[in-house]
Amino acid sequence: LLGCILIHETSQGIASGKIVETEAYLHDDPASHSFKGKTQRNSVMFGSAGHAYVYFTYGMHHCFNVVTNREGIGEAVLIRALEPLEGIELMKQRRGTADIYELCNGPAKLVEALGITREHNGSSLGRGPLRIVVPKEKRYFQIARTQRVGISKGAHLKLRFIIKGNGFVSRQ
DNA sequence: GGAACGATTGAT
DNA sequence: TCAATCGTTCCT
Repeated sequence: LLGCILIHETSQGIASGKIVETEAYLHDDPASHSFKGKTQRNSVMFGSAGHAYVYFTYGMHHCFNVVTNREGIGEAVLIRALEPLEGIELMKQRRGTADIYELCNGPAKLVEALGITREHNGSSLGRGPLRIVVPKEKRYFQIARTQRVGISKGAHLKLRFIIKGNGFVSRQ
């Protein structure tokens, strides 16, 4: 997913960005919402790959994931940061800041910047207003791997991936 | 039915 | 370092 473009088209306009930071949540991973089995909240994680898993957290934020394994296996990748491309002004408006580095440098921030809501939970990302485009050009960037952010269980696993040297990641 | 917690953010 | 804020999960 790193280097792919996440796009959301609404009546307000188009907003998009390049994915520069991700975290993997595996089926046998104690930090994953799917670890203890299927529930109403995480059911989308157990669906087929290429769909959006959007969840509400901390009483005020939403996070966006891409379901990544086949039906029946609950796995997803959390999108943690984007490098803003189209719709910068719209994103500034939605985020309430003029600092482009503060638009999409965090999982709940990019959700707000792109106008993603819980209504998108379960929607397909191949086509439609919310979609991911895979660039055809060769990828030249290097990928760095670190521990994940903000978790206690499974904290030692290095399942956070960032585009090396990119200035739009959520933290150094 | 009730309590504790959380894949965060922004202010102090 | 800490408050905001509420749905989900887990316990009784």
